[in-house]
Amino acid sequence: MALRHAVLAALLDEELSGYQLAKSFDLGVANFWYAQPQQLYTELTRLEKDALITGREVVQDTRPNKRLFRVTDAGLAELERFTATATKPSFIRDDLAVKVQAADYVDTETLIAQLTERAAFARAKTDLFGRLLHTMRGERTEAEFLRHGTRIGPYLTCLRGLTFEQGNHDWCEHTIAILRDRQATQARH
Amino acid sequence: MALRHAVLAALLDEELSGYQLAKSFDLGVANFWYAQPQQLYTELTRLEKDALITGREVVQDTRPNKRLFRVTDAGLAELERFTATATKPSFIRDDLAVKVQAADYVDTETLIAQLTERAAFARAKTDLFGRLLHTMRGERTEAEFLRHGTRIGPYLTCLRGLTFEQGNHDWCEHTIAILRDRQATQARH
DNA sequence: TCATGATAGTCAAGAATGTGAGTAATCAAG
DNA sequence: CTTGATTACTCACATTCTTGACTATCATGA
Repeated sequence: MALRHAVLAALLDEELSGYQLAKSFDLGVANFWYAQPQQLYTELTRLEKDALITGREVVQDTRPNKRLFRVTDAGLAELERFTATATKPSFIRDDLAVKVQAADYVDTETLIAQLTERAAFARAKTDLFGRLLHTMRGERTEAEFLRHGTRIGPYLTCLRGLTFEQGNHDWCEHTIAILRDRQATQARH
Repeated sequence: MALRHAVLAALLDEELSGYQLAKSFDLGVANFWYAQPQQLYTELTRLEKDALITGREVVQDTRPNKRLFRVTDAGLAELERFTATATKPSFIRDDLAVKVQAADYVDTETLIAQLTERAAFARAKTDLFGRLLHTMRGERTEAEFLRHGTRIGPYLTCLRGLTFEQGNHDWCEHTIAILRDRQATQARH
């Protein structure tokens, strides 16, 4: 009862195929939810069966045929209903945080390597989100767009994704600095 | 293969019962992972079977007896091994973000109510994390503690939790302001 | 020409997670 | 003296998620 609404929300703006949807979920463009491609195909099938979305076959010459989905009125109503239900607290599951939690018991170099990798990943995402935001607002300033734009939902969630990834990046860099500093301090004894 | 390491990492500092562990996971003190109580009991049983933790029965007069668990050497080795494996990207699943994504299609007042609730929740968590950080560092400054403290893992993850919840709070407030502003703008037509 | 990689999926099995109920004792408040 | 909250769990079912394997076609580069 959770992925369904994420998929519905993602299909509000454009007709997408399962494959395209999978891309955006997998790459984290839909930064408010995480899902694997296979889940999306399954969910799309279910959503169509429940008439919350409709699919249409698009025949392609150079590519395999695909099915594009869009939200139906029933789907919109379902989203409306969902919005009115109690919101569960957001949850994070992060392997890296588990590793940092154990920082004093595990190899520092290994940990720093993981943090470095995550920092780079987070940087890539902030760049991506920055570009996405720019594309969405076009020539307008952010304030202008948010005040008068016709579709601000994706912009707002992308803003959250941006600061989240900035937070990840800064935290990784900070943690690396701390660990390095302690290494240096301890080496002197 | 994921919850197990989170549990191991949480048990590094103190012997805990399943119930205590459940509390800390549920309240988000272990802010790097989210899990329900029942999952933890199951996982503790499994971890003990695999000899990564050991439990001891504590007989209590006024309360039901409990079992306290601590990490074994094999458990430490497992954490070490885990740290060296590739880190999966952190994932977020947030009902509220899904609702905001659909902002232009759902009732604004309903959405604002949810955002207000989340903002309050996030504020409560930042307060909690702030107190936890203070408890951990004691009389020392943060820089002092992070440089010379003996156990900094939980402090570092708590720092991430703090900025994450601050981010949530600010985003909620900002989003509310935007939505209110648009309401006012549109009311004029 | 051969191997990748991208597009566009499907299927099935098994692991992980979530939900709800049930047990049982003590303590504090009304 | 009864209700509700807290401590301390256990069991079982259902749903969800993950993993891996599989099918195709076309485009690109070596």
